[in-house]
Amino acid sequence: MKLGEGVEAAIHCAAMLAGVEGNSTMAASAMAEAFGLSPSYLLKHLNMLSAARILESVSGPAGGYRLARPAERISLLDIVLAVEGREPAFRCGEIRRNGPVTFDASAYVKPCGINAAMLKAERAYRAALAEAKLSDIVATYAAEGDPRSLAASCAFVERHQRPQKSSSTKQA
Amino acid sequence: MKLGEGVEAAIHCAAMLAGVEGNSTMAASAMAEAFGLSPSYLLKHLNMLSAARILESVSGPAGGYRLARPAERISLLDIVLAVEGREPAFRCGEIRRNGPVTFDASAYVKPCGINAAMLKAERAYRAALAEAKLSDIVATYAAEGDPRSLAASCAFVERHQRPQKSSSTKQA
DNA sequence: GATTTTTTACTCGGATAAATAATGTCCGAGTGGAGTTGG
DNA sequence: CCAACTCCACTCGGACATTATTTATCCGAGTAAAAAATC
Repeated sequence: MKLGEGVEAAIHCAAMLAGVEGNSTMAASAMAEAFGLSPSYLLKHLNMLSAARILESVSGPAGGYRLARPAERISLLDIVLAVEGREPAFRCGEIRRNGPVTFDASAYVKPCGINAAMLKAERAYRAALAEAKLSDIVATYAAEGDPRSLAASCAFVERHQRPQKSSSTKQA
Repeated sequence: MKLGEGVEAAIHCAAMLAGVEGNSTMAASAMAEAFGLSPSYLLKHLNMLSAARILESVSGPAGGYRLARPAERISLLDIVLAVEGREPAFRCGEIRRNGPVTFDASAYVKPCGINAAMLKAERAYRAALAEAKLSDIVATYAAEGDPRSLAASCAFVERHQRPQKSSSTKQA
């Protein structure tokens, strides 16, 4: 019952990427600097987010990462599952069958009650995470966060985001 | 996001101990045999349950483990926390402070919104586990489990439980 | 001066070590019962 | 025959290796921009 350290980094980075405008991108090195993380290691987690279609990556000198869809459609569950894996935390090893006396498979057609209870709790966990959208995180931070920290974050994003020329950058 | 393998063993053993009568005990070696587990390793988890006041241990030739309180008052949450530790799965490292620009502590009096969202989800998880009592697990197994497996389990408990003489064994 | 080509610097991506936690095993302290011996 | 003592086998408890997972790092493939050469 312990989440990897990369989950926190992934969510913070996703929240920061929610602040970039249009289809601009932000380099992983910039985000690593913003949170005092190892650039090489952060790449690994960001790569997992790309593989899960949560982020998009752009190579090249002006490349970086950007959200693959609006922040309203990204939940914390998406990020957690992408980083930690989609399989449930409780894995039923069916140890009830490992006893000295063994029955045929017909005795175990009913699922293990313990497994059912654990999975039910985990569904509640995931449902709560699915409700928490990335846009809510950002909005709460903008509303209740410290003004100084907020201004610094916005300035940081403004300074490090790199516009892309491929699509329309919507700048007048 | 992965629970240790010992959680499953701990819950199964607790459910089996719920079937012993009065203040009788059952040796760890018997439970290890019942589930095909390593006896030495199972001891470790059972010891954690004793330390958490969920089980009671009796030393000596006729010793073993028994529930420290009725199964109605033991929840799956108690067992999971005893085995996996009480600290939350998501540990906020406060990486928001590790950026290049640092403010004084007054900028971080508000808790991290990401941490709050993760802890909220975990509270839902724990609430669901707290609702699941050990007696419910046993009752469901008795009602819906396979009759053969149920009979074998009861016979196993009847064969391996060891009455204690210290208190009244309530046998006429 | 404009265009094409080449170079270059910067990005992500995956393969590779070190550190940490989980897993599995072993031996020792303690205890109640059985066997033995003396009364 | 009964009681006390001794011995012993069985229990849990914690300390010690082994394996798996997580964490951290490095180097290579690819790419778009910039610089240089040519028309």
